[in-house]
Amino acid sequence: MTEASHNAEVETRGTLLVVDGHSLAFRAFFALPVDNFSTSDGRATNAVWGFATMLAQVVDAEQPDHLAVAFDVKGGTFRNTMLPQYKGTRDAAPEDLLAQLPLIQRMLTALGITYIEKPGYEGDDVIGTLATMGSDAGYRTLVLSGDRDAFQLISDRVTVLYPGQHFKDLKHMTPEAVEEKYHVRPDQYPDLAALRGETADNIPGVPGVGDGYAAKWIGQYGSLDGIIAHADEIKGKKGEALRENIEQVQLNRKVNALVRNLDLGVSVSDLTFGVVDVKATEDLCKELEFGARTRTKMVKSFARGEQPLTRHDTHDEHEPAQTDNALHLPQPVLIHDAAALEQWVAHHADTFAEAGPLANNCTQKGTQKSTQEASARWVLLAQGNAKPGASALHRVSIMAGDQAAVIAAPFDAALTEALQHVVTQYHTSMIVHGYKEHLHLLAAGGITLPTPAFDTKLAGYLVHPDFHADTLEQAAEHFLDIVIEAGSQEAVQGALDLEVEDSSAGDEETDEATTRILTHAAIVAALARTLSPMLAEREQTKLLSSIELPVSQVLYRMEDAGAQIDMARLTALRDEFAADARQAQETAWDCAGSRVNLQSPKQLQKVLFEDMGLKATKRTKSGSYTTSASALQDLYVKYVDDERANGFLGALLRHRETNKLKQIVQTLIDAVNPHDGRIHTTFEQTVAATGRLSSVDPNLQNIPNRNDAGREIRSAFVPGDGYVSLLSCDYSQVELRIMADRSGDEALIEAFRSGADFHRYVASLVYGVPVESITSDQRSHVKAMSYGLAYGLSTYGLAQQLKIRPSHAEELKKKYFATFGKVHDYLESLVADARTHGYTETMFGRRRYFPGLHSTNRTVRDAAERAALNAPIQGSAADIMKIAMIRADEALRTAGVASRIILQIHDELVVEVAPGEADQVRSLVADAMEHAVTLSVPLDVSTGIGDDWQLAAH
DNA sequence: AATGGCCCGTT
DNA sequence: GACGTACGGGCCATTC
Repeated sequence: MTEASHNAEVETRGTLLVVDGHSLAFRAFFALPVDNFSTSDGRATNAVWGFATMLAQVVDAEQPDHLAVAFDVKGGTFRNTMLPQYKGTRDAAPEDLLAQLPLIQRMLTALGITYIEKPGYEGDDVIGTLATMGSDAGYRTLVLSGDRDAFQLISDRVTVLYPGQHFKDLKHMTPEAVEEKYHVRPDQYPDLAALRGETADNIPGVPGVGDGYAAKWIGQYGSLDGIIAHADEIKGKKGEALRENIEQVQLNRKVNALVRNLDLGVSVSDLTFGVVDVKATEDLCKELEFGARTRTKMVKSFARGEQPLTRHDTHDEHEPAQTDNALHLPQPVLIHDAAALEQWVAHHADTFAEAGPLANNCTQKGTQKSTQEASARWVLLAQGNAKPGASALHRVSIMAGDQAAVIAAPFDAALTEALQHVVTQYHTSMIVHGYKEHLHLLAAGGITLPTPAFDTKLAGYLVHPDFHADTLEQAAEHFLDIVIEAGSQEAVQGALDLEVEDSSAGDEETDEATTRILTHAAIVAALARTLSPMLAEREQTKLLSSIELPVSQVLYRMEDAGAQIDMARLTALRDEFAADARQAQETAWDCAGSRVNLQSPKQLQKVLFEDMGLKATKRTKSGSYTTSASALQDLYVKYVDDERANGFLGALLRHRETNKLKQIVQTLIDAVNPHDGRIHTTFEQTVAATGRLSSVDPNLQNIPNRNDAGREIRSAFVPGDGYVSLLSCDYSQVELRIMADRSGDEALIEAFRSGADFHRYVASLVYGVPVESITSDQRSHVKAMSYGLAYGLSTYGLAQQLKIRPSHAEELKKKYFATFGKVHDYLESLVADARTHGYTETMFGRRRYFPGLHSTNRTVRDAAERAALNAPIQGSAADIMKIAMIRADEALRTAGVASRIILQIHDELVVEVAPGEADQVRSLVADAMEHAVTLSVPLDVSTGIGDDWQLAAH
């Protein structure tokens, strides 16, 4: 069959999913506890439920249009005749599992899914045959199996979905993935397995020979036959072992070869599905006592619904009209060397050179100009691991117009240089999705990525800050109204395969990874076309170019640098907290008289409110009695005379605190990169709806700071090699200063300009007494009021926090707003404006939309009002800090110092300081922060420097 | 295995 | 009757 006829069929045929029924049933059975999954009369249902839900998951993700499940049949196969001990360890399949196999098959029948068994053969042979049939007939064929024997079926058309530790993260085993992991081709895999043996199947290999040696020999001699022919040449113990076990290995090889030409009496086109027998499904679910949720999920997943690539009928008049949302996959050219890349780029030079940088004043009416501009740009898309401290570059695609170059690792020096040249020369017309991630990816390949013209990830965030897409497919669905099921590209694959012949150098194959990167590049191009005019229309373009893109660069450097950890200090703290927690637990258990799990709210509820008979007050959202720290504290005071309850509560509170600290420290220990002893967090730039950053893996923005015990953890953050101290710089009361500036309230402005103790000064105004006579209670009450302002707090909330009567809180609030009238008006105006415009804006024009303000539900509306009040204040503070970061980073680099910013905690920057640079760096960073923006009040920055983060506090 | 609820750390 | 923003994340219980 020629390439062309193959391709024509790929276009009309679709995806075939072949499932190893036993493998999936085993997996489900051992993953789910029988105890929790059985009928009231004691029959186990865990394998049935697990099988159905796992299969539904895969079908949802891959969207096959043909599906078959293969099963073994009772009784021996030809393999047992050859190898009596074959699968000896497996024959002990639990009765509980065996009993469920017929139920699984009944379920499949009800769901309209074909299952196949062939007496005398294993399910594996049925799978081998089906995969071969699918591949020959031009289907994209997927084999779901946890059995590695299936790897021999892998080709450019056949991918094995192999479950990892978590079933959810199925590995897509392509020829490339097999070679990466085992260093042999898929067709050589059975040779490797024969040498190594298979413990799971009770098949011994050559003693002492594992994947490594097997692959080495196969590489040397080409195949098992080659190895056997040259067995005498192999030296050492391993060679000896090989020669002694040749017969065994040859037998293994015979047994592990899958039969691929059985007569199953069906053709692939018979294996469609989608017609669910709803009645039968419901009956079976009822019989097995599955819930309604499971029933609906089954029908939803297996009844044929939408095509993989469809348009929604919805349209939103806010959005620019989309005349053409279809994804056009570019024609790919696979590039292997610098010359080919240079030639390709030269050939498309007009596309690269034509468009200039994205103009800042893109507010002109027409979406036309912007659309043209965007389409004249080019997309850079890299794949790999963008984890800070462990980045790797696997593949790069460059898409210009309807053409794309794809370059796969390894990148030699010349190719790297050529790629560097392309991005350096043409970055002002470059589009990326996630500049920060691409900085990591390309840096792993030795390439520095200059600032792009456009970033679809950042643009999407600026346009819809409340929407967060985890994947590019989700972004496409949200912004383009295109549904692309993850991993399913068949609807666009036809075009791809047809093109590759003309444009590729020769015998290249477009594998799954290439298809994926091209699909993604096409999505990014389409996103840019849509988002560029939206960004302009919403006046967010300047934020992208002046704040978000530059700060991405700073964040990349911070993540790359990481924070040095004193591991000895951390383990010592962990042990200390662990000992405290254990002691508290012992005490609590003694008081309770049982070994209650102190980390289980449910168990605690029973002990406290049933066994001990304590009178609970507050409830959780779902109606149960809360065991929150504040509730426990209330009970602790209330039952001061009940020795047993009081003792338990005290110990429980101590355990809560110390155990939490232990857990935080352990998380940090686990996050330390063994290569450099540092923690490389990831700052999320597109998650927080207000414009703030967030920090994950690990979160370094919530390291304890409120009490001494927790604060100790900060002492483990230290300067690394070549550095001598840590500098901490933070804004004092930024949000209040923003309120003072925006409201124009003279009294509050004066309070900041006076330079006095701010809260004391404010208290004296509020209470109308001299500064000297302000009590510490008065000061702290006013302080809480001030901070509560920006959160839209209620008098009730204020009263609770300060443990005062609501009437007292009410009075405080009245006095406060009487003193600072314009602040009150300003806060009201924020909500009012949000109601009229539908959104709030920060000082720099960052928007957040609030549909909830018009909700008829009071709770929803109140929450929206608080958020609308808070967003411009918190968001302006976030903008200011981002500008400060850009300026501080720039100042440090221009000054040529080695000191560098390593952390941001919303209003604080932590800087790692090199020898002799302390004073200079302190002044550079503080200055950048103080002058990030000019307000009607000064922006105060307080600084501290020390041998660790704790000592740098001030 | 996957998910939701609870609780709690920061600003 | 609820009742302060914005987050990330660990652990438990549930699923049937």
